[in-house]
Amino acid sequence: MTAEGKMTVTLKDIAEEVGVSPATVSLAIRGRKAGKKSLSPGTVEAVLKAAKKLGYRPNMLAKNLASQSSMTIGVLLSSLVFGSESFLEGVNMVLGGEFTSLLSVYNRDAALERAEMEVLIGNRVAGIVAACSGDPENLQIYKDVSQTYNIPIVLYSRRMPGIKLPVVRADHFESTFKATRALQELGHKRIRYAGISFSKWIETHKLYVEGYEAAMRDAGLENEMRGAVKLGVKDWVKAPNVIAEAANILDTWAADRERATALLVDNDWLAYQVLDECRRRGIRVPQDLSLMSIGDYRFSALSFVDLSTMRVKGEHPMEMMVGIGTAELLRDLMAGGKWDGNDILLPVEPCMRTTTGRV
Amino acid sequence: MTAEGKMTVTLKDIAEEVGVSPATVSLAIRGRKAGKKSLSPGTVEAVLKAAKKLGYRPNMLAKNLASQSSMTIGVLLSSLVFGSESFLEGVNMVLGGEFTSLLSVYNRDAALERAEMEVLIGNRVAGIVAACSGDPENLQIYKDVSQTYNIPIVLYSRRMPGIKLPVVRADHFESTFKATRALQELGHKRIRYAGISFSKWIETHKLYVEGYEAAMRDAGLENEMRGAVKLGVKDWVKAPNVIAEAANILDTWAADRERATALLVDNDWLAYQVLDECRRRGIRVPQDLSLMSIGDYRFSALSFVDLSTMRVKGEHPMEMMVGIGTAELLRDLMAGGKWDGNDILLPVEPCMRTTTGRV
DNA sequence: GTGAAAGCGCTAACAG
DNA sequence: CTGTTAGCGCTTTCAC
Repeated sequence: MTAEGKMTVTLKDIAEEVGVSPATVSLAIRGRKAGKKSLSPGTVEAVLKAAKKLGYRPNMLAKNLASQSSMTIGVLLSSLVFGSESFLEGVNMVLGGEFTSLLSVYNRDAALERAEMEVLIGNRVAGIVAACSGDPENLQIYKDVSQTYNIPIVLYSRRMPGIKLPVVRADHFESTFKATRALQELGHKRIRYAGISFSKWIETHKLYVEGYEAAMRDAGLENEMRGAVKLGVKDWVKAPNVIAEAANILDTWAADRERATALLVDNDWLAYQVLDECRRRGIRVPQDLSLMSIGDYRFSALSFVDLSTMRVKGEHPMEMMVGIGTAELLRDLMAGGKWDGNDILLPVEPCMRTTTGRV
Repeated sequence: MTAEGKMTVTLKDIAEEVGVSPATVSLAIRGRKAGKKSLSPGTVEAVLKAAKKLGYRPNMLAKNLASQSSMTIGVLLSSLVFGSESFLEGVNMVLGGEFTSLLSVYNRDAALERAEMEVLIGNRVAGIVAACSGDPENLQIYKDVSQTYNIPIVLYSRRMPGIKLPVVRADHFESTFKATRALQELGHKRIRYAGISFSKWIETHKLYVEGYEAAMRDAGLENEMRGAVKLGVKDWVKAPNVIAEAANILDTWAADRERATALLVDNDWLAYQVLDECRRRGIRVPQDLSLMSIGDYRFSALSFVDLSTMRVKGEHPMEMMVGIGTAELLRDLMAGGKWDGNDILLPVEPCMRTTTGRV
């Protein structure tokens, strides 16, 4: 559109136009003010004018290559599911201003996870936020990232066994502990927990179970505790599977000689499925069964859902809070900060609505 | 971890190790088989072995700079909301194997949109998928992208006024047209449409209104058509606002001397809010009011929601279908294909559930 | 088959 | 204050 027909205008083009050297243009454009060196206002102005005129656009590839740095961060997700958008928004709120995210998704495939990590390394990202699979096969690449390439990395939701990397997550143990306690306060004694374990490398499920069991023991209810319903390792993201799990959970519940009066499940989406299944089976909630879960998805607050659930304290949904926390830590690390060695556990609190009632 | 303490290993390192030139290593590593030139199997093997041993990782910045190409695509979103994760998954299904996405979000801020586009250009992405704001202020940069930089770009959901760029979207006109018709088939005559217009540059709302009005006219119901409830330009993403809109919609409905028997709204999330508000006001759905919407979010199929809605034909949710379609077109364009000049409109169909009933 | 050399566009000392 | 000189790590003719 401009007079020049040149495809892409470079620093050199500007240099020629203005009659200075490329180096000077480089300095002028980046506003080399603060440092020791400064350019004459006249030159700077001339350069800027020419840049505008020629439609100059810095080539970040060249810039990054030369400066050995980049304004890109890598975001590695295990999958794109409901909640991912919220997590990404959290990350974006904190880091979006300065950095752009390279989004990598490995769909719970450890080999793909490695490949995606290679891409992030290859692009020399300034930092990484990752939901690792935890598969020990991939330990080496996490070591490479943080040790060989010195790329700051923050894990979210779960740790990588074998290497001490900072983790930011909701407090899983407290989630089931407090939820169970909240149910107890409503008079429930026969409380069951049902959760899904994604993979044996991820400790989330274990922490949930521990929190539940601790609360039951504390209340002297170990006799009432038939243990958590153990669900298989599945990709529950796909609706059909979850529906099957909900049916499974209710079958187990119904088969009990002494049916539980309250059921605590893994996450809100699973709770929706259970609610759905209860409706089909004519099980009244909360009269016949109190239902509680973890996550407080936005839907749960709708009056026709009104699900009792655990939420992360703060003004945002759980996933976003985790995204914010993760990004904040990464921001600090990229700025040269040191990690104090402690995982960051976001505090949770119960949010009791109408799917739970007194016994 | 390896014997060498070198921070980062390059082609040259391998070359020295093996005793060949960097150029040869470059060819060997990329498997220069098909072309005219071929390397002796021995060399290739030696190079590969050395690469493995030294832990070589290609520097994509350098590679892209030198080859003037990149395996990165830009994904520009107006905001991260429920559905974004689904769209991204669709894009990832198609392009995820070869490309990595640079994610840019501009939060409906035209200036930010421009800045993010600059970033994508600066990184010399191989292609762009964008949900543009439509703001004419940004026309130039879209021209620059596709004309000056020859970066293939596919718009999703809406077009950019002033420039002919390929658009992939659900068929908005047909959505309300068919929905209205479906309601008519249930015997409804007093049907209202309520939608939200994000910005005056985006034609979605207009198409929705046109589809609705066409269906009403076709059925000779223009007298029953009081026009669509026009809602302001708002960031309805934030729950409080939507709740306010739902109240607004129902206020308008209630104030009508002859109340509509059926209400058609913009999207499922808004429908949930209306459902919520109906429940609070004691309006029975569908006895007092039939409710239908557009989108068929996963949540809508749950038995305790069971929302009648319009869906995109196919096996995936609307957003994912659009993501897939957008990515497929971009893939073709990046492969050198030509756009035939027609927008791609994904066909839609009604999915009648229990929030709608016979009059 | 393989190597030498030039260059992608920019940065970063170090001179002048 | 500004220009020169080297690269950053890889690709890509074009000779040998």
